[in-house]
Amino acid sequence: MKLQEAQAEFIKSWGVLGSSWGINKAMAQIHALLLVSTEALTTEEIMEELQISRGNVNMNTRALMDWGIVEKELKIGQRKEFFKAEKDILELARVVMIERRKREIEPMLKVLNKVQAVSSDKSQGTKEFKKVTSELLDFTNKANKLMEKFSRSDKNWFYKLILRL
Amino acid sequence: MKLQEAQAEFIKSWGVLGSSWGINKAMAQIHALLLVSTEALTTEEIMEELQISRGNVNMNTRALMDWGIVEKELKIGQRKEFFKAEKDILELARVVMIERRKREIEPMLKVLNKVQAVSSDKSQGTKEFKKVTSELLDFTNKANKLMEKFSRSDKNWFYKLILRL
DNA sequence: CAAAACTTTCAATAAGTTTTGAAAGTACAC
DNA sequence: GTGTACTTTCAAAACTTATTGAAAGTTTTG
Repeated sequence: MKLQEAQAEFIKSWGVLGSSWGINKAMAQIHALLLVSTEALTTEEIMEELQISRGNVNMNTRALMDWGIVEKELKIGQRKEFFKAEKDILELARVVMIERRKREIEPMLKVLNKVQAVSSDKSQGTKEFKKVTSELLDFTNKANKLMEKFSRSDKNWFYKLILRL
Repeated sequence: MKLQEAQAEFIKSWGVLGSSWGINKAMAQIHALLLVSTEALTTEEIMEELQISRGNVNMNTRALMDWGIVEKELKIGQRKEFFKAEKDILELARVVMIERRKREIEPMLKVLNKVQAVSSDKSQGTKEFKKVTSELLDFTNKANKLMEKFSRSDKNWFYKLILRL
């Protein structure tokens, strides 16, 4: 397999995968492209490579920068902005985990905490509701702590954890 | 907060949350409704409660059954089918993890393994590509093992792990 | 300062996804 | 077998989300 093919395959698949976990195709593909390219790329180059519009590149490079996994780079003597991706995979994983925690866990905790305030009568329905939602809250809190720990710990914590299991 | 309100809040929010992690609103809301209801419910009751069509209920109860978190229940003397949700939260988490692993991790491993077959020339591009994709593969393999372990272990493994950290 | 080189915005459009509801299918009761 | 009580399917419609591209904005250069 040639490098060109392998890169194309990787970028294309990253786009599909991205969609399956809530990241749009363009955003995922831009990220994949930057991840495997040696040099930082301009908007023009990304447009050309992925065959997408200027506006699309602009919106999604911004989103990637908001996530903190892509940066702008300026080259002296050139007005164009160049984009490059964070290439340390553990750092990338850390950021993705932080974002997913923000999107998935935090709103869940908010809701579960809120509905704990249901008034305590003796009905079967109330008992059941409290039981289910508080177990869910308990579990979610634990998952949250685990993710927090991962995203705060040093680079090798995760690998050491895996070894221990 | 009254039980009715709390349930409505929970169901509504579950729908929103679901969408943010790739489960459609109806599927998430049906699940939430079954999760907090004492009795198994019929298609009619779900339609009524969530104000959605028969077809929608049918498609999504089926999807939930495919995931293994909702079951059909037949009551003797009644032809209607009743639906009820798995209420053990750890069991639920286990199933969700299995599904996410299937949807998110497995296709990623497939792609990463495939592109490892890039031909080894000495170019900077090839070196870079191999480095990034093999690190990604390594990390993904480890995450995969962790999830597998979680979904195979006994009910308390996760809680014990959290305690140890 | 004005023109050039670029980036950003946003309304319109396209693409993708979910939902509906009527029609077709199935199984039970008599 | 026929009627009835249900479940399932699926094409069309509604809704949601992503993408385009032209116009507006910004910064640099001479």
